Amino acid sequence: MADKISQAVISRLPRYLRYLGDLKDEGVERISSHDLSIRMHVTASQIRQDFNHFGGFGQQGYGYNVGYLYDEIGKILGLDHKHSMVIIGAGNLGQALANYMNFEKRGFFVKGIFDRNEEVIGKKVRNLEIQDIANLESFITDNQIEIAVLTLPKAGATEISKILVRSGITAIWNFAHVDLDLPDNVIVENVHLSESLMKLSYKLNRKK
Amino acid sequence: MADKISQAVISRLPRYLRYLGDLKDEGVERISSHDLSIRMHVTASQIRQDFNHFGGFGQQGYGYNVGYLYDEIGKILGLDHKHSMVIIGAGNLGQALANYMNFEKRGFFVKGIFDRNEEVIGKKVRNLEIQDIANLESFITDNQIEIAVLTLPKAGATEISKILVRSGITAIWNFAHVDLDLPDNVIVENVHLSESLMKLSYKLNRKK
DNA sequence: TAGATTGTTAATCGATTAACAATC
DNA sequence: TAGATTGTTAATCGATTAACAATC
Repeated sequence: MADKISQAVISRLPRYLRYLGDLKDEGVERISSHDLSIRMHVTASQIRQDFNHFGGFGQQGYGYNVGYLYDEIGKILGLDHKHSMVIIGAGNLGQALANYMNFEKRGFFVKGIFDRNEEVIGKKVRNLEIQDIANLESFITDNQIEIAVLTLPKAGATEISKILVRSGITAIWNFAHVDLDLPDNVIVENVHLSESLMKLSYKLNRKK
Repeated sequence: MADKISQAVISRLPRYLRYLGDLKDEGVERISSHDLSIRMHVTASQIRQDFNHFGGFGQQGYGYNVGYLYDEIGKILGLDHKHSMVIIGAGNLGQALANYMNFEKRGFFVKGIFDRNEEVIGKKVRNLEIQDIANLESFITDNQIEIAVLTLPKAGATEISKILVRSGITAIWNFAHVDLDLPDNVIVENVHLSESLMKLSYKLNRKK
């Protein structure tokens, strides 16, 4: 188990977690792959295959224990640890993410927010003062930041990514509309909003 | 051509468009699938297969004309038309999207922004006054809005989606962390930020 | 024990890559 | 014409679904 798990499987894990969380809230203690498959509109076979990539979480004749499965998937997703982040780019999107409380519930803490624009430096977002991007490198090392959130225009993003690599960042959550060129040991996860909107637009176009 | 094009192909189109735009900006007039494959870190075979789903855009012995291909992919993605949107939920994320100028460049115009919270109704975001969500239904019909952007908590999202369906909305860009249950003729595109962050966290966990 | 449901192997389906004939 | 590169068919690879033996 846990050898080479496909991107497709990983992408489904957060959705499983969400449905299991809902089931927990409803007070459901156990569920079969079949019943879950009906709720989630996927096949029971896929559910069992997916879970078995990580070991046997179920029990024959019984199904899966909701609470246990929820916890196990949470662990697989690393939600049993705290993660520290910095946000780089204190524009609307950066501030929106800084203010989004739900990340903290999952263990993701915003420790700093940075911008290069002097006009916003010093202003407060939530409980954090926007810092000069010049302090970024030392801040990351001193505070052992794992994740950098890039919410700035593409030109800046490419430039900053070099600083991030130098400062030993582990992962980048990239909202800039550019493919960052990073060493293999730095993890990237892209959120390209305009690409998502274009996909919507494609389907819209298709319809007619 | 254009029969049943897989989700995988569609997801790649916006990225092609981006690279072609960059090439145009660099003044490159033509490119072969081979050269493009090197830039984009994909196979030339995939590029040719992808484009040929929509008809022959290239020419043997020459390659692809950058400007022409850019325009054609733009058309496939529906970027040759204007699209009107409303944003529902004037929180940080909703405001960030309302302020994001780049969507307009692609033809996506925010015509209205709505919230149920009385404290924010009447406030201005960019050039738009936040409206009471009670006006939503008539606004959509009167202004022939195509796309509704859902940037509100999950409970509200499910509720509002019913109003949207009733008002004849065509597409929903859903940022709420919930799977909306909609009729087949309503298009949905989900952006689940917390799921993206969990994927990042998985990879982080994996590394250790 | 009998019934239910998993874990897992085998079959199918779809997507990606390779190869090459068509053609500019 | 010769060279380059597409469009397209065939081969491979991987992911999903089906089937069923193991077992709680």
